Amino acid sequence: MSAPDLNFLFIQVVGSIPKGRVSTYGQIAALAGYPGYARQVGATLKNLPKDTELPWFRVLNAQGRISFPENSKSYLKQKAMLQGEGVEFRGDRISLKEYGWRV
DNA sequence: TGTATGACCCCAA
DNA sequence: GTTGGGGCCATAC
Repeated sequence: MSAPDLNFLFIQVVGSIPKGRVSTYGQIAALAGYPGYARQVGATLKNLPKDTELPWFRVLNAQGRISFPENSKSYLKQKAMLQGEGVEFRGDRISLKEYGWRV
């Protein structure tokens, strides 16, 4: 009873990220009640259907960067989506003010 | 059963 | 600021 539960929890938390804000994998796991499960959050997002409504693009790593290689298609897509929501990039990184949100 | 891998995190040099 | 090593949990082979 772990895999479905964790996926469900992580999906809920990711879905609660407001537009124009971003969070980190570790933060997602901690908010779900499972600190240290950052990698599992990544596994959950990877398993998402391509037509999902979940704002997976609002999840970045602890360095504030997109967890994809720059030449990757997903990287450019995610960056474009975030910029479209008003998230400003400082090179490959984002502004720290975009972090976190209040529930 | 054991090893390798992954959309990760943290600390030290 | 960057780089390297260790730690972390679950899944795949």
